[in-house]
Amino acid sequence: MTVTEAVGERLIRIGEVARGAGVSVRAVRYYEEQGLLIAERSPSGQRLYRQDAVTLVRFFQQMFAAGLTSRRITELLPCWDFGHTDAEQRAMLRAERDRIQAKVDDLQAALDRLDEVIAITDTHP
Amino acid sequence: MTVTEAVGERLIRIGEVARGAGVSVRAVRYYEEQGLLIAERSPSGQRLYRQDAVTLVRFFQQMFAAGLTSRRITELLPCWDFGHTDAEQRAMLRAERDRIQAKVDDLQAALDRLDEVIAITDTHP
DNA sequence: CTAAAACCTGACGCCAACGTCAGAGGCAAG
DNA sequence: CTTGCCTCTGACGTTGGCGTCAGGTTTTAG
Repeated sequence: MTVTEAVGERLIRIGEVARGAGVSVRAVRYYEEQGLLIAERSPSGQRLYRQDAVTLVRFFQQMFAAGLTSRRITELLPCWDFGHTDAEQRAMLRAERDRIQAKVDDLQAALDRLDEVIAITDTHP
Repeated sequence: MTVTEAVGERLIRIGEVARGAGVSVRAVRYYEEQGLLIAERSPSGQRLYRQDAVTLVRFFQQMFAAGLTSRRITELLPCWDFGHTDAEQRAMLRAERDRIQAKVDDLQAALDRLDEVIAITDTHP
């Protein structure tokens, strides 16, 4: 139940994917351009997606927000689609994890500094 | 003791500021371009900074890492240099604070998802 | 005095994730 | 049939924080 899904599944078009995930149609096309989300095509050439494409796009958004590039995501996709992971991929996963953790710490520090200033400016009106 | 500092303070040049803060010379010039860090000039035209410029540049870096633009930082600089803050500035401070907090939450969520995958790929070698 | 190192002012280059526009076809409803 | 919305390809534009190169002046070390 990964790529070869049950037959006769209801397929949706790009607009529905975009609205469902809260992104633009252009963004979804871009993901295909980058090899993140490959779609079937209707006889007339329109893209057709399985419903879980919406979930996948939301996931991409989350990873983008975490600072991963589309290239990195494609390199790590096998870790999701299949359980397959080699040593290199595990190393990349850890590296990204550590990078994000460091970023969280940086943001927290910045947050604390802003809170200091807010406290001061609130008591000194 | 904010802008008008004690006379006879030792002034430093741009390279020392850059090395001290761990950024490039180009970056420091860019900050001036954006109105973040105004320097005095020697008779020959070289930029001269007070030592605390190093601290200031580090602060800029921290704010950049938190996602603030140079424009935003210039708008908020009065909150540091002087204690002066009007209602608009306080609102901006809170808005940035909330944005950063939301970003921290997003990153934490992404981190959790990555940790899930790491746990799975580690138990399924 | 001289050569290296540091500084100066432009000004173009870069990257990633799209936005946006142009021009053309496809699809359900009335 | 045609109106109106959705979709297609292709291609250029945007944004921010610098990198980098060119060509020239200045400061410093020996």
